[in-house]
Amino acid sequence: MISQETDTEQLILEAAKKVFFKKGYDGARMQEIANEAGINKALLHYYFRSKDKLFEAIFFNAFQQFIPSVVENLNADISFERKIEIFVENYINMLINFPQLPSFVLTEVNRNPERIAEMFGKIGIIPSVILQGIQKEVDKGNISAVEPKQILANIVALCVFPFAARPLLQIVLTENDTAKYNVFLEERKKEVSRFIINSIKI
Amino acid sequence: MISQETDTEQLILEAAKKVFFKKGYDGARMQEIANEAGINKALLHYYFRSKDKLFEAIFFNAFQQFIPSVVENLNADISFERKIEIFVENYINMLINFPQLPSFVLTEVNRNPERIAEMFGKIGIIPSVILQGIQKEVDKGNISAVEPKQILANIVALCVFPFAARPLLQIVLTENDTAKYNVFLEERKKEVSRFIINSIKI
DNA sequence: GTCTATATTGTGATAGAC
DNA sequence: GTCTATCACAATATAGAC
Repeated sequence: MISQETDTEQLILEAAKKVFFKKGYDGARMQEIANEAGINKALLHYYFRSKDKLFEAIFFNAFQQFIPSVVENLNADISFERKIEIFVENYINMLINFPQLPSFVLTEVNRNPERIAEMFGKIGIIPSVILQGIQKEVDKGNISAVEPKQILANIVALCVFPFAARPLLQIVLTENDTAKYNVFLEERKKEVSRFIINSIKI
Repeated sequence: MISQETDTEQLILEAAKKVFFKKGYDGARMQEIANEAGINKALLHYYFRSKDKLFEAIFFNAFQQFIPSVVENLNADISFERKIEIFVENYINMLINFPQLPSFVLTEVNRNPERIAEMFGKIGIIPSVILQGIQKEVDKGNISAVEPKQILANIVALCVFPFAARPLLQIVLTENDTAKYNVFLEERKKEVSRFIINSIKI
């Protein structure tokens, strides 16, 4: 199934993504998106009826990226520790590629909480599959008897937070040195795995 | 030192806090703040010159709450484990009282990263004191040799994230049931301590 | 499809009476 | 100090020519 999008439509989507990610819905300006795309405002409304509709397109797409597709690992025939290592590494790599994604999603998710329930209907129920996978490991006695909810929250928190709070943490942890903070993020791939695994060892 | 604020000024500050916390700087409207305070727009400009100045007052105050004053615990004569337990419990209790604080601070910190460096100058260097405290424990051989930076990032992430991403996590973890999610947050006080302590045990 | 020009409404800020 | 009325401009959206 090839999604046949015109060049202009694609151009608008990329420009809108850039501006919405940086400024959020309220801060973004249609004029700025038009400039970014090298066209004029009227064309934005021609392709997408309103600012809201344009945003919807961007947000839905971003949301799918935010829940990484890692379900396949859960069924793979590898140890739980290894699954966590792979999950964390993939997750953080994805976030390094889309560093503004967390702050964008968190901002908009708080701005308009109602929208999310609707989103989840379209995307499916990946999270509950993950929770069941963790519970299975507890039942088998492979890990200590902690709430799967808590473990999942911990994994996501440890991966996402350093990106969501980057401007703050970069000052506190690495004297506002961007290169140093990038190293810190790289090191986290191993550190987060280690932290999680240590915390659920029998 | 009694800060002599008029009733009206206090009224405005509370209204502004409410609206800015909910809508963010870009989403907030001076009219809405005026309504919330039961006065008119002109008075807002009489007390605070501009929207920006009013926001500055709110943000600076929120920011001080965001870095809880826990330095005293670092010097107390108790075990490192106990210090972490107290820190986490105080931190999460504070967040339960100001549940919108994380999303507010994260949004604004990403919207205007430049402002933060300046803020830190006014607030002082609490974070570096915490980092040194952790390093001391490593040196004494009380905990495993992990980077203090990573530990601090982990503690803050585990405490803050469930509040910052609440609309999302409440759907994923507790079927969008507010009461259930509050229980989850309560349980986290013990869980986070346990997770951190397990992960740094020798 | 793409543009310029314009309508329409929203919003921060000020003037001036009381 | 507090209000009403209003300014000045910014921003979304549309009309209509090409």
